[in-house]
Amino acid sequence: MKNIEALAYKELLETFKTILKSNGLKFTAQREAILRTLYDHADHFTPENLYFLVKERYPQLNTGITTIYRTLNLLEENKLATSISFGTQGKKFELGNKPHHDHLICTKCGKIIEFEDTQIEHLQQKIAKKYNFELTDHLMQLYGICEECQQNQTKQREERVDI
Amino acid sequence: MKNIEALAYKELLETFKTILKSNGLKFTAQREAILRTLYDHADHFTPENLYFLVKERYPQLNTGITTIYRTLNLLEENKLATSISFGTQGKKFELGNKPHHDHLICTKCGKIIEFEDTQIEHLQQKIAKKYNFELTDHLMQLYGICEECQQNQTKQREERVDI
DNA sequence: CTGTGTGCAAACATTTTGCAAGCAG
DNA sequence: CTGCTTGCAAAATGTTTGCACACAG
Repeated sequence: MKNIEALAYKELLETFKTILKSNGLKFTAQREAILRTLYDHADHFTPENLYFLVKERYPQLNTGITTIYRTLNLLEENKLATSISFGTQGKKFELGNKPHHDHLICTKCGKIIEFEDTQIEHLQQKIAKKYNFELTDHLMQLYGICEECQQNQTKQREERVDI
Repeated sequence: MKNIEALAYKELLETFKTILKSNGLKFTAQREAILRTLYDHADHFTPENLYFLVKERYPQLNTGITTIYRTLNLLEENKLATSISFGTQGKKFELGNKPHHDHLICTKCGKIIEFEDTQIEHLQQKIAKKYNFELTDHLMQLYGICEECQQNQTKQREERVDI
């Protein structure tokens, strides 16, 4: 989905302010610090990750982890962020201003290759529509054995005469 | 169900016993009760759901929730079950004896809809080929907000005007 | 000024672990 | 008999809530 450009911070900030205003909420230094940190790192964060990053970057704000959680939930409710769950290990959040990307994962060596496929994205939208889902995110991971490991496997098989 | 028949219980049970034996583990009444209950309901369960169902059906076993967790993890490790995470709301498990399918997941209420799309499966093969991956498995989960929750959100927003 | 936002500590919900007693093999 | 398995209670983990003070609008 490369058609959509990543939103500039300024736009993002304006969107956020608008959302706050229209919900009777206030724009605070902590909320901006969190948004800014999310934006600059453009990554998947656990609330704890983000907590430490914000603490490091804006120590004078002394932002509590409670505020991190509250702000992340606020952002998610308003579709400025999305999250993916990992069971007991919690959630990871990311800003919702980026195109989707997926992963090919080698189960032997752990190598990860990112890819993008607009056809699949399109089909996903179609499926969501069919079930009247408002799609916010997706997780697609293809597991397999990478080229390199396939070759190593062959070697090992030759060496492993006795099994 | 559809095209591919679900595995018969007997086969499933044999597979389970084999796994137990080959890991030096024991076949117990509780473990069978859990497997059987999962099989008969063919649904997505939280550990708690399953706990009550097993309790209801096999009250004399007095199965603890600890055993439910331990058995579910055992099943998952051995690919007889799969799970989907929901952050604070925990995980949902399903038996892995059904034909391949993917999931649409509502991030508000946790509802899960199963779907199947051969076109996407085909495209995944194509991507794997492009990167010379030998594909063994994949995970595709579409996250979004289901029809019902979209309506509730709208309601809540309307109600929140006067608060 | 009003009422929202904040940090702290305590509460919560889910899952895991330590332990003594119970059973499968 | 041996040692895996169980249920219970307690711990661990990740997240939310109650409260009094702080601060945005």
